[in-house]
Amino acid sequence: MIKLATWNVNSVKARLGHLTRWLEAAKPDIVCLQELKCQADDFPALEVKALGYFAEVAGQKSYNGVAILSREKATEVVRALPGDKSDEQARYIEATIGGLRVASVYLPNGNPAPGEKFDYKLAWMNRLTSRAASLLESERVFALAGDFNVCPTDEDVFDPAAMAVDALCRPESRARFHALLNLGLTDALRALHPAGHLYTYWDYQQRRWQNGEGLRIDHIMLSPQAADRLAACAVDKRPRGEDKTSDHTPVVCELAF
DNA sequence: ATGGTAGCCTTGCTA
Repeated sequence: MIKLATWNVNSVKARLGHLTRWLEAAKPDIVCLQELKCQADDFPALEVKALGYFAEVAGQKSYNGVAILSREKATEVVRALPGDKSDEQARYIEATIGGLRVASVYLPNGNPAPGEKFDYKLAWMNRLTSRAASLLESERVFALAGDFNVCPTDEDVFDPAAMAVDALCRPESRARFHALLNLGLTDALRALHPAGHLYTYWDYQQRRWQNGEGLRIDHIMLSPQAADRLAACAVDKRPRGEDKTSDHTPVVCELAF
């Protein structure tokens, strides 16, 4: 069984204690991290190595930054999303661990919409869809896991009316998320929990966590052959309840390999 | 009432 997780940690340096505690408790095999907010050289590689994890990092000063932690060493590492060589934001890393191709993705937020940032988000999503299509063509078994900054449906939003014009919920964003589903990818959490509110993010402001007012924006998207192996998937809410924690919490799935 | 929180290491930007 492979335990695969994704977590937007909102600064890996500020959250090193949260991360190491969670790794020790949850014991995942592969972890996709987002919003490291540091350069690759500043990633706490020794600390995660001490817990038995290799780390592959695409870093950036202050903003963005993604990584893949794995018990088995990753190979064939790609540190950028294909399709725009002028894109310097560290939002994508892809690698092979065992027989599984894994990508840690940090999609642009896209607010305010409309505007340049929204245009960048939509273009980035088009590139992600192209990449997923290429991986499918190559018949790779793969997972795209990360902060997609998209609430796929109103069920994934505590206040759909208030969020309707937000870049996370706008129809252009949702259409591109659904394009991934139309390619044949499976939203792992919804595959096993089709109905009901499930959240992975609660804003720091306005007591959203305490009030249970969140969004589901962190997803694990599986290729058909990976989805055939899907045995379990859940949101691990415990880390969100800790002091000085990330505004996101991990999503974890188990694949029967 | 255009706030409120958090992390960056700028004195504002991003989320």
